[in-house]
Formats: sequence, C-alpha cells, structure tokens
Amino acid sequence: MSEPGWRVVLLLAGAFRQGVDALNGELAEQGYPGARPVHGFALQAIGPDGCTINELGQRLGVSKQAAAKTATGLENAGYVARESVPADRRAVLLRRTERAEELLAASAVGFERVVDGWRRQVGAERFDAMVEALAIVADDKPIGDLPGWLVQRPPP
Amino acid sequence: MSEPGWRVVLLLAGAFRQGVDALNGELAEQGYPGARPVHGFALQAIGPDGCTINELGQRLGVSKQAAAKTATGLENAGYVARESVPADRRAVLLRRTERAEELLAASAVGFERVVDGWRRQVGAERFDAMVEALAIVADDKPIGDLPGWLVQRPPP
DNA sequence: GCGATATCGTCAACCAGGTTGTCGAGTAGC
DNA sequence: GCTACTCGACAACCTGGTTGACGATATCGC
Repeated sequence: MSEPGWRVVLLLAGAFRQGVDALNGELAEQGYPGARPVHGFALQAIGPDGCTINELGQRLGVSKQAAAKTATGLENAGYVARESVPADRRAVLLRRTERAEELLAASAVGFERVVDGWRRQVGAERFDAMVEALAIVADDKPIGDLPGWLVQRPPP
Repeated sequence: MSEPGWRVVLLLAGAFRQGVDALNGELAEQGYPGARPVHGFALQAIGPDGCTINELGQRLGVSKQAAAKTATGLENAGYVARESVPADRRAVLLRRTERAEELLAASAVGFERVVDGWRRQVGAERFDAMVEALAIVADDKPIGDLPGWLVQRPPP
C-alpha cells in the first residue's frame, strides 16, 4: 500500500467536501442558491410523515435543543410547518411543506448528477467497489454534528 | 447502481467520521487522550522549522486571529513554544516542542492502524480500489475550515 | 381519582471556532 | 524623519453545538 494512513483519511474528507461543493453548485443551478445540504439532511430526517423535535434530534444525533434550532431555521426558510399532535399536547409535529418536497427532488437530482459524474470519472467497476468499501467502513455511523462548511453561507 | 446518490455522499462523511473517531481512540491508547486530529494537522502546518502566526493562518486557510487562537491552544497543551524572531521584533516564531514530535509520530502510527483495520475489513483489493477512486474524486481538494467534531472533546 | 414520575419543547447560559474591525508596536521606503 | 505597511493582540459578534432548569402535559401506580 503506497498511501500513508493519514492520506486516506484526508481523501475521505476531500471527497466529501468535493461532493458537498458540487451539490451546492447543482442546487444553485436548479434555483435554490441558498439551500445547503444540511437542509436536505434535516428534511430527510423529518421524513414524509413528519416527526417531533425530539425525534429529529435523535435521528440527526444531536440534542433536542439543537434540533429545535434547526427546526426554527427550516421553518423560517419555509421548508417545514409546525402542527399539533392530537394525542400529545406537549409535542409538535414538524411537517415538510410543498417547497421542501421540491427542494428534496432537486437535491436528489443534484446528488445523482454529482455521483454519476464520479462514476464516469473513476469507472463503474472501481466506483462500485468504492461504495461497497465505504459502506463497510462507515458502518452506519451517524453524521452527528455537521461540519461548519456544510452550512457556510455563499460569499456575498 | 443500487445506491442513491445522497447515500454515497453520506457514506463518505460516515467513513471520515469513523476514521477520526478511531484515530482518537488510538491516540488515547498511546497516551494522548486529549489530542485531536486538528492538533496534528496544525502541527504539520507549522512544519519542522516553525512558522509565524500569519503563516500558520495562510497555511490553514483561516484568518490570522483564528490561527492565533489555535496557536494559544497548542501552546497551552505543550505542543508549541513561542520564540522571538531576531530579524523582526513584531513577529513570533511558533516552534514544535519535543512533545509535539512525539504526538506526530503517535498520530502516524494511529493512522496506519486505523487504515490497516479498514483494509482487513474490506479486503485489500477492494480497499485499494476505494483509495484510487477517492484520490480521483477528491482531486486534492483542500480541507479548508475543519469540521467541528474534529476537535470535539471526549465525553467525561 | 390523584400524586409521583417521566417526557416534550423552550429559555438561558455557556463553549468552540470562526469572522471582521481596531490598534499599538515595529519595519520599510522615499 | 515621515509615511505607509505588516505583525500580532484585543474586542465584539456569529453560528452551531452543549448542558441545566423549568412549565406543561402524559403516564404509571396505588
């Protein structure tokens, strides 16, 4: 193995960042210049049926307070609406808006484009091997607290 | 392609995080329980001959104020010493201590162990394919602004 | 039915790491 | 020598995370 260990880990970070940057470009092209992948992740976590703030926190691997802040941001951006839960008057049901569904669709398209580009770059066979290997290595590790540059505002 | 695009990007993040967590574990075992990869990263940037705060900021891609904070942290942890530059009495020369050299050596060992573990998990052939693919995808993208969980303190 | 206990979401305080702006000290150019 | 620039420090602020406390509500046990 020619690569030193630290370089492999650095490559993972670089590839991830490359993907995020590319996706941001795709989303900007599709009319969501301010959308960050973190929005998509959170909306995915909310799911088509909605979820409460606590559940969102668990799914994202952060505290419920952090999840509440995220939810507020999403709400202000018009991506989620708060509904009440009939069965539990303490709980708040976060539900995706139509705008969120559109963003998710655009995001899925963007991801496919980015990843298809990668597949073409590295070759289908090697690409599939990479994905298999990543799946083993990553071992369903939750993202947890998302990197700062995931949500960095685009330069004004 | 069975994997949706977004999952591939998620796997990259998960694998990176897995590597960082594993390295933290290795470093803790080797007697550096508080060391984070970001320390090694900054020490690498300082280099064997040392550098000034401004240079450190440029090399890490952050402002000199942020570099100064990093340098203070490194100094408090005993990894760097401040020396004066005879040619310029404004400047401060950051220089690695012996302890820093030891940390860097331990860090290299830790990275090797982590990556060897991965290689064993996924098989040498597939692993090499993954690294090749990552090198193409990452395309020497610089890390830039480091993720927050890179420096997260270990739970007490 | 009712008290004890647990959970939901919010507020407040704090931390880490980043940013910009300002400023004194020191260097360099004319 | 005066001016302009650079180095590093300080202060203020932003973002996104954390923990702790608390009111409101559910749920359990008797």
